[in-house]
Amino acid sequence: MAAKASRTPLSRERVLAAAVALVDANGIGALTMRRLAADLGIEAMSLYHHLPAKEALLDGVVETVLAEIDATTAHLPTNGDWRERLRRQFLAARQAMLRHPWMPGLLSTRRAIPPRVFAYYEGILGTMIDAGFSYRLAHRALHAFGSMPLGFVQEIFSPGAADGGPEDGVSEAELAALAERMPHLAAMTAAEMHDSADPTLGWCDSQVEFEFTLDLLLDGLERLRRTAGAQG
Amino acid sequence: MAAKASRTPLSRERVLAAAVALVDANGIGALTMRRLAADLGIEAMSLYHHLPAKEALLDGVVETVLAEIDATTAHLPTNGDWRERLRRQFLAARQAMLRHPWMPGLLSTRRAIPPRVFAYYEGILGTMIDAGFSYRLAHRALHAFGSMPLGFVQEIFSPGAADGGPEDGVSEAELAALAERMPHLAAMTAAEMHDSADPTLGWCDSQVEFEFTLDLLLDGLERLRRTAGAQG
DNA sequence: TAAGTTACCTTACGACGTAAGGTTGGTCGG
DNA sequence: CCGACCAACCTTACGTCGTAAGGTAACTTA
Repeated sequence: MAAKASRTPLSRERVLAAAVALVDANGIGALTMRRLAADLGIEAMSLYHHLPAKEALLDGVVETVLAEIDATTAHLPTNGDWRERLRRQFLAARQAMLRHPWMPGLLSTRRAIPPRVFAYYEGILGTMIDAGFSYRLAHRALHAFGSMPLGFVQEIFSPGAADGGPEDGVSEAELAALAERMPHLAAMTAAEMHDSADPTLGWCDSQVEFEFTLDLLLDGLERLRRTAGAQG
Repeated sequence: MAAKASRTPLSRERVLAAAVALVDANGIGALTMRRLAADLGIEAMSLYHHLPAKEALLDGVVETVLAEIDATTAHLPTNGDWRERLRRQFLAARQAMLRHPWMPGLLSTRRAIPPRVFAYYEGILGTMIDAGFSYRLAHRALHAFGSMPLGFVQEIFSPGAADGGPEDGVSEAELAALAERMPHLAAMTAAEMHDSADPTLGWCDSQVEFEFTLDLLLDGLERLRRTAGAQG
């Protein structure tokens, strides 16, 4: 955005912070070495004194956002049973993740699991083990949570993760034709749309859906935990 | 791969099939206009007589794989309650998706929902409505399923979706050091690794995890369906 | 047979990541 | 004080990408 006139040299951290800001403002497609360098008031090749390659830049961006999530979730209250604790943690992570909607897509392009993720999941696992989970059930639970611990879900029906935001939808006429061949979808949209005047498919309240799915998983796991504990 | 000596002109379908084959064989990063053209025995610019742009090519690749899933799930038996039916369908979709592990990542870069996805979800929605779901609960269920109807889950801990496959992991020494700071993860891996001699993090049986998560969701939704039906 | 259309090709442009090597200005041992 | 060193930044250039512009050759049709 704005060239810096600073005299103190850059650092890896300053570069990564600028990269996050750039992606937040203009999407992941805008993160090029030249553009990032321009934002920092230097030339593209100078970035290579702070980072070995673009892949390392992307790794660093992921790491930066993960640190933000860590900071958000590290100091939450610890009262309540395991469900309340994890629920609080996942919802807090979601608040951080909402500031960086491009993060899920970027994370899924990383070829190695960022070390910080291990530490993060260690904490979640500890919460479940302390609550009496077997390692097996806790393992299954981690898979079932998917990416929810980091605050997002794979959403087929709201591709905000794609660069540049969603395309302008189909026309009114096409939509009517579609609805005719898909009566259930049409009826569902009609029934659920009442609290939003927006006729596009942006009518879903992601927060409500996220919490519903999370509770569905937590309650199901709690049931399994109890039955396993009773018979084991 | 092999240049064609065919005399009949290409078609959009042949181009898309070649693109899918190319990505299956060499990863999404290998799908460039020049490379695809070479595989087809033509020049890059000639592709533009069949497709308007690379984005359209990617859309077409997604559409092709979705059609494959449709074909796989269209003729399944329809006996059983809604849970058995959806379970059968999602697992069949998964079999198709396993042949194209790059598909989730590609799908998440599409800016518009492919029309075929609407039709696919119409069928799932119909199954639930016929089983007595309210539109509201069915709507929540669709969100809870996430991408499971298409046969995949967002897996933080197995980034096979990234191009080029997973990186060679940390060293033995680093892993030991990590384990010391993460006793629960270490214990879980030790407890769960017994049925696989592979000491890397590839020890999770994705099929088992997928089915576990799916049943967790289906059973939870069935309970909600019943209580809603009883009180409503 | 002439005109048009279809399917393919050639050339070229600007953006990308980055290899190779140059230019500063400050630090520090002698 | 000075010359070696080095960190931080710059210049130039290469190969690859998607694709705009326009050419050519073969087949179709009036």
